[in-house]
Amino acid sequence: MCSLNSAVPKTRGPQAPQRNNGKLRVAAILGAAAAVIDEKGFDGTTMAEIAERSGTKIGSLYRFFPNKESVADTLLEHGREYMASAFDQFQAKVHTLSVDALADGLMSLLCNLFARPGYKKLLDSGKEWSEKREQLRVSVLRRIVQSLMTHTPALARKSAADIAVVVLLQAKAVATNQTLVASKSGISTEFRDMTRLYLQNRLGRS
Amino acid sequence: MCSLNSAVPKTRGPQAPQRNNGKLRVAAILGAAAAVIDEKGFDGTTMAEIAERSGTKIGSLYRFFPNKESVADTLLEHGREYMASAFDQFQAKVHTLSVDALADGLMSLLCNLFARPGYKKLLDSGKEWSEKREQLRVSVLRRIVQSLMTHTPALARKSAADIAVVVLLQAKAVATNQTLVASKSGISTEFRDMTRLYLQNRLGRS
Amino acid sequence: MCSLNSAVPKTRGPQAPQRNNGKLRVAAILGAAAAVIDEKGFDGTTMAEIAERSGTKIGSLYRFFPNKESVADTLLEHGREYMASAFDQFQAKVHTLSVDALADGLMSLLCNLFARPGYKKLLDSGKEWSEKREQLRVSVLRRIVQSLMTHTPALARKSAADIAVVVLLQAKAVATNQTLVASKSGISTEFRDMTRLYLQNRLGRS
Amino acid sequence: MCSLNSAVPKTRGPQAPQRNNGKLRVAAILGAAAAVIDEKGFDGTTMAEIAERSGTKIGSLYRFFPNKESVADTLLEHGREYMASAFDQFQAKVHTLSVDALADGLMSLLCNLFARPGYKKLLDSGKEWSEKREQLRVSVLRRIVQSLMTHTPALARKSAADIAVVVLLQAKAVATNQTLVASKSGISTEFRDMTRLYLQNRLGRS
DNA sequence: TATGAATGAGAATTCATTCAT
DNA sequence: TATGAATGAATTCTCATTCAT
Repeated sequence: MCSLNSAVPKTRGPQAPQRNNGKLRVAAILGAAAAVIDEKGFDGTTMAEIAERSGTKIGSLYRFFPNKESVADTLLEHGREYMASAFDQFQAKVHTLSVDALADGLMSLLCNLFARPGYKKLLDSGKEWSEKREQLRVSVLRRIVQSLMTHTPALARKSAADIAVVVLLQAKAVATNQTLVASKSGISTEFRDMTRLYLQNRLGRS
Repeated sequence: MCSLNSAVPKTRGPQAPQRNNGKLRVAAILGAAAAVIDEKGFDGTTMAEIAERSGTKIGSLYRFFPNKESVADTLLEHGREYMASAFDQFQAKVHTLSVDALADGLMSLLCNLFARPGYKKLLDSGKEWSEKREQLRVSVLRRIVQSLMTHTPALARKSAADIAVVVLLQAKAVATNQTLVASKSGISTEFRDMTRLYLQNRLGRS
Repeated sequence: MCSLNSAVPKTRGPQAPQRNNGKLRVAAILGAAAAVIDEKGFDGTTMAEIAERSGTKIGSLYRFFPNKESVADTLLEHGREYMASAFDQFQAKVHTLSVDALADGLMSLLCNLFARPGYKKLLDSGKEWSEKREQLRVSVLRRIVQSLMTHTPALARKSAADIAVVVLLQAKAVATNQTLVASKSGISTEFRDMTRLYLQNRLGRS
Repeated sequence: MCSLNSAVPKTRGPQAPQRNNGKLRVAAILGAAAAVIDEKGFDGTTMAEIAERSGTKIGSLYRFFPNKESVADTLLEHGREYMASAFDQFQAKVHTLSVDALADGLMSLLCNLFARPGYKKLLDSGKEWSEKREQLRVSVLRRIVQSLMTHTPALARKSAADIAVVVLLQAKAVATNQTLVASKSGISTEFRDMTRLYLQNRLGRS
């Protein structure tokens, strides 16, 4: 999903003097961090492992990220940017969609966020310290509300807010299920259908 | 699961605190552990804090639980027992329930599990090592399937399995929301309604 | 001066299971810490070296002292207690002393403080964070003032305060000289005489 | 002492900042270093902060000073040069001075040294490695002796040496006090008077 | 049996110094 | 020549677990 295992050949040595571009290095680090967090959770992730997996030395890692938390923060920030642009695109066509398509669209949008390595772990209950997490949450909810009200202008803002929370958690449930069983079995379909039923009921069959 | 010595020596030893028989002590430990895990997550929980909060000495704690993992395992095991007995009761009246009541009943049953201190953290914690967690999951799913099929015998087992997963994750979403926003707003109602719509559609209006 | 190199035989091994008495261990640690600080200053002192020199393992060191600063604080606190009792004794006979004897007595009292390993380094300009250092300073100054006014009741309090600062810094100068040249040469005598001249002039020849 | 390339290329290079000839750059670095050392002590000072505060890039800093120690050494060396020239001036008029004026003059001379940013920290820093520090000390003592003997030729060389040490430490005490209490109160006066009393006694009232 | 001191393998983070560009 | 990214050893501090008393 994100640019992990991009550059940084495993074979150590003087070969390929790393392109000075810090961007690449940072991307590699974030990719590695996301992967490790995905596997072991934030607490279970060590800076040393992030460094190793990204082919970075620990000292260099700290040149880019002043501490462990900042790695998570950056990941979250990127997630927010990702969602912002995804929603921008979605927003453009929302008014053309049926309720079902709206439901599917929102779910797929949100699932993409949770599908990014590490995000589920990061967004899950842990660590109350991160304001970035809350920022992401709020920003996403706002965008869902926007989409809902664009689609069904008659909707009360309060209702839209409630529905947004429900849809967001619903998406997390889907994403959880996806990693959990890796079985795209019928369950994703079930969730999709449930969300459809719910939105049809709440928005009316437009 | 844990090596609690149920054999309490008749001869009252000189130590006062030794008095409480193992069960009480274990209960205190588990309660403290659940509370700490709830606050800080499993990784953020230290054996020392569990000991302190439960009024146990660290040495004693290790006589009841051989290691940190076993505390979580026992907690999970207790959750399983709790759910088993809760489902036993529920099962007895399932066939008398409307679809709506079935939906509400299942949700409330499952939410009670996630509402137990520490369980949410424990259940989506990174730790893949815990087979107890999987056991709990499987056992709960089985019970949901059982309830569904008791209620609607015509339901295909495969469908029931899918629905069970959906309901379980749905309950987790509700529980997440409850801690998140302190269950204010009508969001719990939204979830309840969504689950009702879903089960009505899947089970038919019985 | 302080209880360093007390117990803790250098020869490692299972011999002599350390007397459970934490006091001994703490004393060994503080002694080692004082010695290292004396040699390398507070910043140059590592917890690892304190541990090693005191025959303590790093983990144990942190059981007694939660962080590096607390080692210094404890040292300073001990210094304060030491000075308090030394001044108590001195105070009892102050009124019987000639000005010269008062001067000599104060200098010797204060030099004993600075002569304690590590204290000069600790009290020198470094680290503004330590309130303990200020406490020690203030408490010593108060005691000097007390002695001066007991000896010469006519002395204005303001003058006494000024003199106290001078005497304290004077003592530090003597102590600095002592470590500096290890030559008890005539210099200590010079300082003693200078302090005598000064007090004679300020207190009058009593 | 430091490898400042006094040979500035005539050809103006493309880089703008390269412009300032080595001397200016070195002065900026030393000024920044002195300031940081004054605040945080030598150990607490980082090369990075020196570079930043002096507007130098870390790489350049290392072209002027091969290592951190050399920065301190150069500072000390400059202090020595400063004292040398100050004493040259003083020496010219020593024979015209009263004892009191001699005392005041020496104290003010020496206090100026300790008043230079960073010098107090540098001079009582733990670091035994610095021969420069000892050189400065010895050179200053020699100059004090010279002044004393010029003023009072009858003085025994041995006595002069002792007195010099005393005067030097005395000056440090004054300087310490100045930073300590911002030179409020009459303490500086007390010190001045004490030094006068001392020299009057030792040199005789000339 | 109960206790809490002892242990030591890490984990996060820093910084002097080097060197390729 | 100037730059700043890269390095990695060193440092502070933590905590699960053991074991002597």
